[in-house]
Amino acid sequence: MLPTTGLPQGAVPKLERPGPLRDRVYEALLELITTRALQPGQHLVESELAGHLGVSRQPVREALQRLSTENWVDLRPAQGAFVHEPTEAEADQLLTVRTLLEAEAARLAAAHARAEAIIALEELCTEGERAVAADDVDGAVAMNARLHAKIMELAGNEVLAELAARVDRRVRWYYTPVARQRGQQSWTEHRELIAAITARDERRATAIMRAHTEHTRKMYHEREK
Amino acid sequence: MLPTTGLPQGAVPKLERPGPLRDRVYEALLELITTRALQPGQHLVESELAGHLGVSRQPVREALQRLSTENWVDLRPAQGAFVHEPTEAEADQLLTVRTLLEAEAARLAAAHARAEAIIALEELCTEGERAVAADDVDGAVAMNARLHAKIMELAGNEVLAELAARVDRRVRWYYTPVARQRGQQSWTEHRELIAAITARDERRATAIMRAHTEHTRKMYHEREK
DNA sequence: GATGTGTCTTTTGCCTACAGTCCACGGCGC
DNA sequence: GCGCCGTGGACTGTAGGCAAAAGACACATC
Repeated sequence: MLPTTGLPQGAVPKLERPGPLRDRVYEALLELITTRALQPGQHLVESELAGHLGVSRQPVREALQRLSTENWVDLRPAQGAFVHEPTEAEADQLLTVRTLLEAEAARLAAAHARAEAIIALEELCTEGERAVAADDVDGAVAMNARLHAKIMELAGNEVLAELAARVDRRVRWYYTPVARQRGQQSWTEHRELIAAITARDERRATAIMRAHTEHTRKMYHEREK
Repeated sequence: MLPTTGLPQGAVPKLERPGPLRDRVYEALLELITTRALQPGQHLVESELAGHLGVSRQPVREALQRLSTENWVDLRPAQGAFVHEPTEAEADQLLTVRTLLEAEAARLAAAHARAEAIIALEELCTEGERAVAADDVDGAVAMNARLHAKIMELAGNEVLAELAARVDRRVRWYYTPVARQRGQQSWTEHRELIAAITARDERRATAIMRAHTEHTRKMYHEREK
């Protein structure tokens, strides 16, 4: 166990490495897009972004490529990158897929969940409810994301998790205005879901998760009017 | 209808545009990977590939980035790209997701399908059976892909289609040896599936598609022994 | 003989530079 | 005045080049 140095485990502060520049650019741009700082349809000029971020065009290009494969930007050949414009139809389809993935995750979680995992879920749920009670909207949204992530983790399917993470992030982008509104009801549904998982009731877990995400869809369409 | 030029429709050979170089490199590499010309775990050196393809390193880099987002290669920082090594667990998870996506597609197709679409499906099915009868394995595999693609098209969910296409391609990579074996049974299942879609029976279509892809999983595991 | 160290090579990460392409604007003919 | 063509600017696509990091190997040391 490398005892030769005699240094305690945490003595070396791990020498924080900034990581590849392209990844940081990617995250920066994604942040700018999701926060609406870069608006849908906007033309993203490589040299501009590069100058603004203090890097060269190359990392920016690579970040844009990646963003385009995940449909955050549309990359028209010889014309550049444009922030993707959400469509009504697309939002709907995306939500359908999300429902599908989350429901399957719930089913798998119900099939595999152990006692300690369920305790963790309930803790997350409690914290979420506390955030709602305190009118901490950002906190509630964050806890919601963590709860869903935990369920996905319990499902134990990494491929599914990766897909769901991507879809989820985009859904959140489309539905940010909506997500903030439905605080209260969402968490009572979460309780039911955890109960179903605890009971190992796969069918009920699936059904609840389906209904849960479908509610989001309804709220979106009601808001349209 | 633009009669000013007086040229017949097909006179201009569409001015074949090669398209961005990175895309062609991407497709070339993907082809090399799926055909096992580049073996799993192999270290892909940018300058080598660039020289071999007759282009500079930049398009190769961009292609590799894209391949890495789709998990065809693993991109270790400061170390380069390595062809992804399939795992037993991963193959299983991937197939689970595929089952999920295809089953949903079948359900949606059953919900939306029109008469003319069903005719198209049956034609594809007939052609597939003919290929099997003629021992045309490659043809049968191709028709299989087209049939599934058609069903996905009928589902009318582009987001779902895109995801399924990616998952499918990787599944095919993992399961190529298997796919060639199960010719006959596969097509009788297809017939049943079309029947269910024709009858607008969403539940039956889902169930059949589930069973259909699950059979693939079984064959894979039997082959292991 | 085993271990640690220094150097050397290879390969990536990033930057800069040049060529090709598309769009917009203005002039020209009708 | 209206439409078409040519020209200019801006941006992307691609290439080449340099510095830094990671791995390999030989050598010195214990």
